[in-house]
Amino acid sequence: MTAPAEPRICSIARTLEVVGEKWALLAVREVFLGNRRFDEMVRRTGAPRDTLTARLRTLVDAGILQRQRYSDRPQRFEYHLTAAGRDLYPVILTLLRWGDEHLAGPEGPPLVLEHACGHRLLAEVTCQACGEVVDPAETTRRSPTSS
Amino acid sequence: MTAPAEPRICSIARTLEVVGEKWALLAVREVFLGNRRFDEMVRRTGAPRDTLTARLRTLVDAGILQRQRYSDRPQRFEYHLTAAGRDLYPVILTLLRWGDEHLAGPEGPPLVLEHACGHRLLAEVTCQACGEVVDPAETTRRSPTSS
DNA sequence: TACCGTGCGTCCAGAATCCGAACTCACCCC
DNA sequence: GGGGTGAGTTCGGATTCTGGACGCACGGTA
Repeated sequence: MTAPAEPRICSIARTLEVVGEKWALLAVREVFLGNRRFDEMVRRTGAPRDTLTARLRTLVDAGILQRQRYSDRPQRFEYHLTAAGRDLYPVILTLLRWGDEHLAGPEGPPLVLEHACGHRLLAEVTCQACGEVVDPAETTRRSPTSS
Repeated sequence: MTAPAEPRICSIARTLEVVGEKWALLAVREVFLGNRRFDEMVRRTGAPRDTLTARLRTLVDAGILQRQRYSDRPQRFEYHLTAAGRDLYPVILTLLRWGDEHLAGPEGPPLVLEHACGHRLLAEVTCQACGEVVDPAETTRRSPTSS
């Protein structure tokens, strides 16, 4: 008999369900960069208009973006980040950082972020409790209160 | 005349090209959790065997995983993280954290990580230069040395 | 009034992917 | 020989993605 499938119940999986479709995070990136209108997003992400329409809908439904009317006639909408959407910033940042480190061409990373401190933004994940940089080797998992 | 498409050259986009396909990050998650064999991954991710085969190949080609033989006859392989793969830990962590915060049911987050410091791991992105927690409102972008 | 441009989509048909179930192949153990 | 396991491959059908063309409501301008 073959072992039964036991897909993990997992926040990573759940998050990817919402945000893991192609173009979804690029749409969010554009909003972070201040491009809130449909055509601009199409232009700067390269996504097919159709697909972007679908993605934006998913993101709005998931409570990551908010559709705001900025013109009545004709009806025109902008996409704004909700609080949940803003919380995706660390995800975007860590993706950016990984790409900068592992996929940058010889001309260096294409999009450079500056932190308010004046330096180039170098993002790292730290443990909120002790403040130390997180090393996978130093984490263990615990079963949740298995109710 | 319609404005020309100008997809951003962007590390986020590049990273997603490699790691943004469905199941890719879940496969990486499994390796982080210590499940290095094909059948285990199929079981715990829920991905179709077919798709997982393709994903693993992509990840190996991208230098994120490494295929190591652990038995000669029959030939059997395990997937291990490379240095680049280990660098994906922050991405996984921030996804996990977002899901914990925004998609957890009433029974709390399903998979709890503990940091070596003894506390529940609470990952946050900080600026490496000044040590402060990164707030999107406090970052600006600079064009790279436009060579 | 007629025409042009723009913003924001929708429609369509074909291509690419994904899916689950069944199959293969090479072993090992009894 | 019979059963079990690990690691895929094969298959046809279901979804999803894609790009290009089209629709519609305007606003400007002539």
